[in-house]
Amino acid sequence: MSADAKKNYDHVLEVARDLLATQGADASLRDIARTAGVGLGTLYRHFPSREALLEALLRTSFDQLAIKAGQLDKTQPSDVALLSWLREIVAVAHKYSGAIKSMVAAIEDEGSALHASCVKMKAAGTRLLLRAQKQGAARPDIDGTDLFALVGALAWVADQPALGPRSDHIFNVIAGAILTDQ
Amino acid sequence: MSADAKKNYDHVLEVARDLLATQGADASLRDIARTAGVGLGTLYRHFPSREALLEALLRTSFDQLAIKAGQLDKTQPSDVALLSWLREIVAVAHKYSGAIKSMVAAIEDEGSALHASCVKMKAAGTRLLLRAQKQGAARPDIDGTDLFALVGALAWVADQPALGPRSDHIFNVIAGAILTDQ
DNA sequence: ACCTGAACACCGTTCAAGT
DNA sequence: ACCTGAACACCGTTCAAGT
Repeated sequence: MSADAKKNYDHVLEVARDLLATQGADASLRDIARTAGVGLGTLYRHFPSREALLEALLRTSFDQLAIKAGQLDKTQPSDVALLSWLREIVAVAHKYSGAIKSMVAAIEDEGSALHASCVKMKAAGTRLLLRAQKQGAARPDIDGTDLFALVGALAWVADQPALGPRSDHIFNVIAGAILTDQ
Repeated sequence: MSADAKKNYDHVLEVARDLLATQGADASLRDIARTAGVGLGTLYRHFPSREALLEALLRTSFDQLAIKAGQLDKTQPSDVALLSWLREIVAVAHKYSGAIKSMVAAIEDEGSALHASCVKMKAAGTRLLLRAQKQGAARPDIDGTDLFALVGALAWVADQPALGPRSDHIFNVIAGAILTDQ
């Protein structure tokens, strides 16, 4: 990629981050191209699908979250590690309102540009869940898919303006269902 | 409304029920009018907004559910009543995939055609929750809004094809968080 | 190589014109 | 009264034409 092309790529991504954060993950791609001052074709060549654009935006946060998962796993009690990680992935998903739907769909869609990233996220969560279960800190009858579904549920609640004020409390209720009283 | 107009109204509603159930609550209104064989203006006069159309579709189910709530309240132990009602409202919402978003938004939007229906639903759920809480069957630190948020979360999970297989299990996990062990 | 924007096939919504 | 469908302002997506 030439320096000029890279400049375009970066600028589109910057504008996209802004608009998707402000207007949600279904913001108009036309609008992004327009605001970035590039042709629609340029946006589409750099990001062949909305998922590809989302993936580029989420990659940084996902990578940090993967590292964080490793650190938490080593340094924190298993219940604390699991809850901290849950809180963070819900926040990342909520940053681009509506993105959680694509993330969940990507898990089973190998063709999605988000597939690899989301499978990795899910695996990181599953590891934290497994450790908590081994130590008796988390209920044994849920798996990584269930955990991801609960993340989806929490991110969806956070995305709804009418539920926003209660979403912290809902998080605690569901967190309480994942952890076992010890 | 003339007999001819009523025929149009009913036919549009019938077609809409079919298409929204098949394609989700965001199915094309143009498509509905086209399939029903009426002009777009006719659809819009009978149903001035997508919410109005959804309301007409949901009203029957909502009314039945309100009656059911009353019956359950009188005949069933409070925990059974609450869970049965939860299961049914989640199923009703899931029938028109994506409708739960409008339902949740309508609670705070007095201008929405769905407002009155959804406030009524929420009130019915709150009554069942309150009885369960009085009898110590439900955790005391949640309110009607939290219950509605959890209904939203469950309906959203059920709406996601990738999570569908687990959604019964997720229901049980969250139900377990609402009820107290006795 | 890279970029642009017209073109196509769709939307939701409104409203003049018809019966 | 009631209905129709053109018109408007938007989409997402593709691709010929330009540099």
